[in-house]
Amino acid sequence: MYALVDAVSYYASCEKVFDPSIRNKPVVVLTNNDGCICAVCPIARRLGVPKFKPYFQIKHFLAKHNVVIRSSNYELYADLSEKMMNVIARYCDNQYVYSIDESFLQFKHYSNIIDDWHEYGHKIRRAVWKETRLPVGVGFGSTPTLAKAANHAAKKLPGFNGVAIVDDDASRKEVLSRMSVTDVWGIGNRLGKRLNVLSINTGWDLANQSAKLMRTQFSVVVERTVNELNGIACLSWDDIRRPKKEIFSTRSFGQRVNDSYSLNTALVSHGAIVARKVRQQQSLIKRLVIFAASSPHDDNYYNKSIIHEFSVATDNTLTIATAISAVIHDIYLSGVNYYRCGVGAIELTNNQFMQHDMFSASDDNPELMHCYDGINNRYGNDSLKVAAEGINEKWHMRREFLSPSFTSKWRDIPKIEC
DNA sequence: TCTGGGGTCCTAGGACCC
DNA sequence: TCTGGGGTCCTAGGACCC
Repeated sequence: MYALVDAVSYYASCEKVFDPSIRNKPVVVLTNNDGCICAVCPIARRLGVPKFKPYFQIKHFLAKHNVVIRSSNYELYADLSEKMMNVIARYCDNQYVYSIDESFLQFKHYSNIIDDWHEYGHKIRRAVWKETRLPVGVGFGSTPTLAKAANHAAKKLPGFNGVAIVDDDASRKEVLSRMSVTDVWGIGNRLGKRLNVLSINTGWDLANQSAKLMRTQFSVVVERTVNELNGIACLSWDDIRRPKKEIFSTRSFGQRVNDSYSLNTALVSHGAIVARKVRQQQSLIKRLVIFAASSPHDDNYYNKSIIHEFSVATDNTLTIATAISAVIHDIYLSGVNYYRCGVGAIELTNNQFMQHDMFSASDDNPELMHCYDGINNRYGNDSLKVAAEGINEKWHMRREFLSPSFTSKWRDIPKIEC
């Protein structure tokens, strides 16, 4: 049995944790640079606020309905995520944190211990709410895709109240026939439209297709989804937890950048983020892509990328920073108003099997990076930086509606007045 | 006045080589 | 004179997710 536990409009719910005065109000959270709407709380959803629309296009509508607007406060969301995941982990010995607000649980040999999955799901919900004030939905299913579907039902379909179980034919039919096919994990808008043409409109319609036929008409991914919807597991626990094949850090600037120094500081900062994530999943970077671009909405769209190959795969932030700084003059073109830039590790290797270079000494220093990560984990990721990342760079993102740093700054810690 | 997210994976097609 | 295969690497773009 699998379970998927995830939060209801996570970012918006996080904003409500330390500010009870907005709990009963419509709340939306904006993406980086306050560009688009990326989280809509249930109250705002009922007003008809769409997800992923550019903020400036919907500004007036939000003002008219007194919607509370917040910029993304990632430090807060990351801290609350850790708390939430720790609570959930107590309920299963096999947890995989899939994203900032989702975790899969695999229950092996639990059938003797748990006789009422429904009650168990509510136990998890109550504990998370009590300890973090975050609302979560819990979906149980015999395959990961069914657990996802059950989670959808738990949160979105009337009558489920936060917990759903899909483990037999009756519950499969009940849940899948009430789900649009695009609510199935792995079926997006494009595939949805093509499936609709074939009169496949609900999850149940899709489950009743021939998997083989779906493969020839669409892809191996759709074939797998059909099987999963029928209780035939295709995604193993190892598939879900597989290390990433690529790791990127990219961002648009708070204000346009047109000098090479600023561009370099931004790129080195992205390099540091990528390196940190790579160390977390115990990989090493063999090849790195470094890119910078103007906006695709500009008249003369400019986009330049360079691939750097390390002779010895590395996870060392200093080595990566040096490599980036060495190519900045091939990336930078005077006169371009840069809109975004980024760095991506596009070829990764396992750090257990490091291939050394016979002809050059390795400058990797695992102890240094271990110490560096230790300090940043303890005091926040900005505590220790490479000098080339710069200090207080003007390109940092716009966050006009930022909530206080309730969990990471002494001055912002909530006060209780008696 | 201007404003348009970020991450991951996959594939088609072009360039190049033998 | 004309036509032919298969591999690798790279890039751009599509698709999906949140």
